[in-house]
Amino acid sequence: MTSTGRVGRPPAGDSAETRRRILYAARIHFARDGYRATTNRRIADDVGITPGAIYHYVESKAELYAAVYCDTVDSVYTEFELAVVGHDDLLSQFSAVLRRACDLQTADPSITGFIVAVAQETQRHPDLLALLSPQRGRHMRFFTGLVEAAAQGGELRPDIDRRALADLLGAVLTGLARMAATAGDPQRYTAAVEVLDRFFDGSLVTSRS
Amino acid sequence: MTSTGRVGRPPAGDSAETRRRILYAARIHFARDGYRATTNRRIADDVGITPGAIYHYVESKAELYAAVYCDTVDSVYTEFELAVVGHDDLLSQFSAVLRRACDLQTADPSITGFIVAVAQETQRHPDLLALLSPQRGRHMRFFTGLVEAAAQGGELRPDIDRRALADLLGAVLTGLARMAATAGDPQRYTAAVEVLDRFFDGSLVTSRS
Amino acid sequence: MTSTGRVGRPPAGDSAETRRRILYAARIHFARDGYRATTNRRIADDVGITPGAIYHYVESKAELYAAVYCDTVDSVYTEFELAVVGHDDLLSQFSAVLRRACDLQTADPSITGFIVAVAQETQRHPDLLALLSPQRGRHMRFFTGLVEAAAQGGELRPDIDRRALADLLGAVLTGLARMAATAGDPQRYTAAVEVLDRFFDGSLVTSRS
Amino acid sequence: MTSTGRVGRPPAGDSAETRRRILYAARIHFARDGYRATTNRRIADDVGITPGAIYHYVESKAELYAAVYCDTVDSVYTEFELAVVGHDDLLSQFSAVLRRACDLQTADPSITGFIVAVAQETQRHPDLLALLSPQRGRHMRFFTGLVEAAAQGGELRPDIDRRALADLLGAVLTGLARMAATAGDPQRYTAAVEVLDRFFDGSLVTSRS
DNA sequence: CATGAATGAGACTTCATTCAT
DNA sequence: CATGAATGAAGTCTCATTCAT
Repeated sequence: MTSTGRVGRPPAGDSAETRRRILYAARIHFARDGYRATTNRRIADDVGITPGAIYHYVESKAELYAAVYCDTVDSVYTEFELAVVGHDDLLSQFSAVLRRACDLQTADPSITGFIVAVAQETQRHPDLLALLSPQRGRHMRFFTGLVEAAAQGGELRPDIDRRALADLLGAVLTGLARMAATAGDPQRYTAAVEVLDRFFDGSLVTSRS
Repeated sequence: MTSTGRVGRPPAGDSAETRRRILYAARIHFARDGYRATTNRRIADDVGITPGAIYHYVESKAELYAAVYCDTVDSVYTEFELAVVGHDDLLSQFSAVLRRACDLQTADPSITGFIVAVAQETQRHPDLLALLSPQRGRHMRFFTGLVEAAAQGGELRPDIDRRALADLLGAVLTGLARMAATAGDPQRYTAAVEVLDRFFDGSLVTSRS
Repeated sequence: MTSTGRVGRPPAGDSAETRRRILYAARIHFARDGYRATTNRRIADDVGITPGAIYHYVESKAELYAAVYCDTVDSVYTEFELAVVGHDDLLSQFSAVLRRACDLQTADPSITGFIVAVAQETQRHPDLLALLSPQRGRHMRFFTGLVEAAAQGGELRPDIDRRALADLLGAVLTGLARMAATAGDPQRYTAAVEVLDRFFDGSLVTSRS
Repeated sequence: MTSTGRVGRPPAGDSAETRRRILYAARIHFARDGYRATTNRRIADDVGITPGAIYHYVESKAELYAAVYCDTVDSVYTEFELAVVGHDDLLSQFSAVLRRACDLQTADPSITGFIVAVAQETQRHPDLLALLSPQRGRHMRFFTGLVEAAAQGGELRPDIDRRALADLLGAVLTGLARMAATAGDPQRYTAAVEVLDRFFDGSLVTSRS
């Protein structure tokens, strides 16, 4: 179910497992140290192999990054899409997404850590861009999708700049995730999301005339 | 090679001016490419000097980063402090800050780009931490200050987690700035802030029963 | 450039052999040019590799020095300890040591050249000190040992400053080795030792009234 | 009296003094850190000028070394020549030289420290050799002179290798000075010389049959 | 499938030296 | 006479990548 989508029998049952461990270790380091500062050696050390062996599984460091990206983006936005099911207004959908992001953050901080860094890394290392094409834009597509649905459901005033709203939602999610990552404490993400929820339901400020 | 290759003092080297240009070029590269991927050579090329000449102005690359940091943090938060003057509820203060951040972003994207990356860079390169101490925490202090003032003004429900609220505000600002930086289009920052304002004044959604 | 420029593992790289050749080349350069003036490039050129390859065998230039030190000190003082066996008065022991040092000097001038420079190098580059600890002091221990044995054998007047005597013996050995090294002619070491022997047995001066 | 031998009125009384201070600071650093590790900046700092200013007094670092060399060698061997006056056998002359070296060592360790390093430095940096020619060989000439005189006075057995004897005497002096320099304690030089004197007068060992 | 020796490009940094001022 | 900005060469070290084994 969670397979990477490759078909056929894996050579010895070990090869696919090694590949998975490489991607996992890579994500942790990419998320924490960034693309440039992550060395093949450290990834290899985590996996228990030598740096050269990585090249049996990917063709280059950039491709490794791309492979991690595909895996991670796919699972994250799939989670998000599941999270919004059953919520029918935009705010509660967004709130559900934030909450799901909390869970992911708690389960494995490298997931959100990696995702929120992607945009910056691709800007910093343009050679990564080409390799990320298959999944690129999924972030924006997801939030644009939410906003479009809300607009078509008559939820939004018609003069609202819909791309700007999607940008805003994405930025809030990203900002919170980064805050939690740099604070090194997932709890603060959760706490901030709770405050945001109270803002949504009007119980944050004492009165607004 | 790009110059005449002559050695010795150039005709009219204005030291303070050169230092300023180094810090400026450095901020642009640090903001766009990150600490690690920014090379002394590229900064020097921008300024029109050789990499070694940078060491007349700072003692190391890390100290260069620190110098840029001090300059930039100081000017940004001074701007923010000026921006909130005359606004007396938290939301309008926050809105004013976002708007001032828009201006900064438009005037020179490297300012906000640098600031929002600081937290991550210090995590990735812990040796930077020691050099940043003088100004460290100014970000949190600023937002904590706003929230505390609102709390003491009776604006907030007393059971609100104040640190979480400060985190939230900071995260929204950071998230928007990063979005704009990676989009490469300051307009999107402005547009998103406008949407947020409409959310604050209730004119975003058609109705909330 | 000197080679084919190909990359990858060479046909028959014998790791232990390469390490040995690195240490050997390093000793020659350290002995002749000193720690500072010895460059990784020159060592690598001698071995037929590139400077970076040295870092497969040692972690830094300082550690390379330390590795050479351990190897060399160990073999030299082991030789000296063997040389004194069977001689039972201090002078003849010392003479035997000098003669053994002649042999070493003739066989490979870099051995004694390196050893006599160690004390100065560690003074000039204090960061080397920490790395040399395992073997440090072996020089003094050796001569102190000889002197103590002579003292306990009743060979020395009791009012003799034993540390000063050990210093003297060490200084004579060192001075001779250095003289030979800078003269570039091991023969002169041998000749000087012969003169010293004649001094010991009284056949140097015609008479002393 | 102690002038550097330049004739004519010094420009302002200050220039010659500055030059002297440069040479003095240079000797200290050359003696302690070696030629390579001594930087113009450190010398300049000691003198209270900037590195560039050194080039008003010497044409290059190598020439600075040469200038220090001339000054120092001249004064040292002049001292030695004065020291032997009045002693008429080789051993007591040598002993007098050693004692005078003690005094110099105590008065200013950089004097002997510099001298004993010269031979090695010239080997390590052959470009220095050409600049040292005027005074080169004065070391050997001094000891050769002593030995020749002793030989002609009938003091030595005729079959003694006179160059080897001169080498030996020089090596002992050099070895002792270096020992003291690396020990960082001039006292040990003095103590070792005293032991050597006792060896000369036969009061070191209890008996020699 | 994996190792590990090796390369080559490039990073930060140091420093003797030059020269307009 | 002195400063100090700047150069350019060189040094140590890192790292993605290759390839014989």
